[in-house]
Amino acid sequence: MEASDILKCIADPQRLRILNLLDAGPLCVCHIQEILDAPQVKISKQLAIMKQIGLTEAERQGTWMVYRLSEPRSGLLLANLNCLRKAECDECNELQRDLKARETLVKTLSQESSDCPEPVCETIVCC
Amino acid sequence: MEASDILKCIADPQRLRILNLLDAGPLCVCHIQEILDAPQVKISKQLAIMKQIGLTEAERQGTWMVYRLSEPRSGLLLANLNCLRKAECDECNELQRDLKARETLVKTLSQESSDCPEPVCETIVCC
DNA sequence: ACTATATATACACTTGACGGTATATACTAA
DNA sequence: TTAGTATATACCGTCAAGTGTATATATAGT
Repeated sequence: MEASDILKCIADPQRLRILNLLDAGPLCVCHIQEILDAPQVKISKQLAIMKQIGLTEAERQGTWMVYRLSEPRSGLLLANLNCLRKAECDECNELQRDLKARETLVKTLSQESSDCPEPVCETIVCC
Repeated sequence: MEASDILKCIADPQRLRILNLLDAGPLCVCHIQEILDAPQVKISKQLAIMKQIGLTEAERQGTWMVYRLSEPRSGLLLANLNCLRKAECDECNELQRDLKARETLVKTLSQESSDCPEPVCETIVCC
């Protein structure tokens, strides 16, 4: 994991949003897609990029692919997330909104538990 | 200063090296050029990019242009520098080497003080 | 005014990232 | 086997970013 590769990932607003979400817990592609309101192919490509440099990893659950941050988590990534979550700027507010959207989505999923792969739900004690 | 603009600056290894140097004190273009062993035009362009988004600012001293980090310094930048200076990777070691090279260069300049614009030398109490 | 030094900019070129469409793959259920 | 859902990949066009060469600008010294 080269530092500049990680930084390039973080420097893309959409990838940053995804990493911010995954830091809160694993998610499958379709849910990221829903929160970011972006086409599936875009999310899938971004995840592939991040998986390739080792920032994330994926595990299949039936038809779902559940993505999570690889352990140990990159210090650079955490440092940036911490900094951005505290800060006051458009992008930072968006990160906060995304986290809230994730909460809401996951709560909804917990009611129709068939739509929620275990690793995702475990993180919020629902299914 | 958009967060992603700053991150894009940091994500480029050469710009990161420049920012790392400037964090230790102001420098003029030719000295950055010497430490990074890169052509003048490249350094000049990189500095222009960083100046444009407000990360750095420049002040003319005779024929020299002395660059420094704008105040207040970007929290994102500082967070990344702190993280990278502690870490153990090729790029991180290079940042350390650059800082040492800066020390050496500035000490040399202090002996032939004509080659050293004041704002640079002030930071190391030489001229 | 002329020369030298330091720096910036204009231009052309190349490369790489990104977006979209279509299609392939993996899995599930009937 | 067929159909449906979730995800990945291939292909292609476009556009931004980086590189190098040449040139322009700003200043200082003579």
